[in-house]
Amino acid sequence: MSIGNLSQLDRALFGLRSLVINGEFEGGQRLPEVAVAKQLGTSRTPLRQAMDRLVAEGLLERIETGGCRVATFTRDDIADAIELRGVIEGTAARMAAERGVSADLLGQANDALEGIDRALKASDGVNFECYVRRNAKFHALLAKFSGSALIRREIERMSLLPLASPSAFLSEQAAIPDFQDSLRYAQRQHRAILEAITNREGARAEALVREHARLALINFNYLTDVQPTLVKDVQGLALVAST
Amino acid sequence: MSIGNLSQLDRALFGLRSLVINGEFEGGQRLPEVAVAKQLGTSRTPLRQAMDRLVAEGLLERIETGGCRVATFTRDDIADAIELRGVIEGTAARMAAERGVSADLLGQANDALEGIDRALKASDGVNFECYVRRNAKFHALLAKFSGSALIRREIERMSLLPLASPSAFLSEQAAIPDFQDSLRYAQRQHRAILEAITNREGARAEALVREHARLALINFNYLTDVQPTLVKDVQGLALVAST
DNA sequence: GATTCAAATTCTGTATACAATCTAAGCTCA
DNA sequence: TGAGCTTAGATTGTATACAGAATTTGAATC
Repeated sequence: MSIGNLSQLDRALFGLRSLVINGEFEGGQRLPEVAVAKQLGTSRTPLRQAMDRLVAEGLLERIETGGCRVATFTRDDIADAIELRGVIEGTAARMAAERGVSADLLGQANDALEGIDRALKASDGVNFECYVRRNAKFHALLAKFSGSALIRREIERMSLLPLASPSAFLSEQAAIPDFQDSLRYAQRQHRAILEAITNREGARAEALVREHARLALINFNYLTDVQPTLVKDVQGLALVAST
Repeated sequence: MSIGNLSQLDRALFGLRSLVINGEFEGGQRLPEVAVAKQLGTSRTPLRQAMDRLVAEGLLERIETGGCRVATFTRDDIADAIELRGVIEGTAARMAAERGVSADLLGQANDALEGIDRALKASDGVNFECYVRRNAKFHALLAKFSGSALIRREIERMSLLPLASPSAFLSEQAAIPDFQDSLRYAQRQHRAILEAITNREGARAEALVREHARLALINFNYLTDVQPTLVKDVQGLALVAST
């Protein structure tokens, strides 16, 4: 069932997702199952399962007459995906404030934020890799705070969409001073979010998280409009219609 | 590929979903693929695809050691699902208000609401079947109003969850006077929602839709607490832990 | 040169065979 | 009697064969 502790399905899933996100296929063209299966070193059965999953994720779309093609996204699609991720994360934050969060979990979130503080004060500018890791940790905790497995699952789901995850645009802009300012602003929002949850201020927590998510959209626009040379390095951006 | 214009996958999907929702399987027990495939009159291949989809929908869950089991839901799960559906529908309404909706679409929504008015004023109490159809139409239009395919898809997705759809509890309580009052209240909310969207009042539209969704939770509680004799007729309720 | 039709090829949807894994029953031993 | 091991049966994950549908190619006609 497994090669190197990884099922054929997982190999096909990771492999195909990576190929799609990196723009290895022409947008709009059908993915031929036999050829792709051979390319991934597996058979059609697990590949088709993987395709089904990527269709559910929104990365592929079904063709009426059979098979799948790579989905393409407009800038509006990206904006809506980010907005919706913010809305659901915001709901998690509101629920956390309304229902209360254990001191232990709040402590873990605080630890993550202190880690981000340290990353921001590194001697050589910003410790980027550390920032991304702690940021992901904080957002994962936020989802957990809701106390709802359903909410957590849906946030994870939204974050799978290309360019909608909290870390989508954090990898490529490290050296840009404007962007380091943006990170400091994001961290102040993190602090405010945690304070609102701690104080049981549901509406404030929700509004803050929504606004926080919109940073991703700002980064997206900055990247495409001001720094188009970096665009080719961002995973998933190949799927966005170039208009 | 098809029998009666329906693929084997569709047959397996509809058949299995129906079996699960009607509580034909013990919760927590593994679904044996061969037996279920035979029961549905298809082979394992399309059945496994159907199972994958139902896992994505949340109706089934994977077992670590292989296979799937029927998911079980707590009352809190149902409440969270309804709340999240309301949140996403609310976002659709807010976006509709912010971005504007064509007169044609607004007219269609108005038609649906007039249909509900007529259903509520039927000579023999309430024309129930008509109410449900128009209600579903109105909610579908609301999703469309957002102008975002992503939002519409996610609303449809949430409405697939058992007991989270706008029509989940509308089928069984027709004869109860209390419940007919609830329908009239819901219709007043429909009117207010449409008015808010027409007036470009985003925050009002969002809040109204969220509150409107919570009617489903009220109906759910009413059904289980006050009218438990009707419980066995509601699709999907077999999946809710009885505690 | 463009268009339409037909044949051939490619491709998907489905069924099934096989092997690796998991489950459970039965047996042994303390 | 109960716990642990062994083996047999059952079940899943994967590969592949096959049939039918879709697409493309090529030829013939206008």
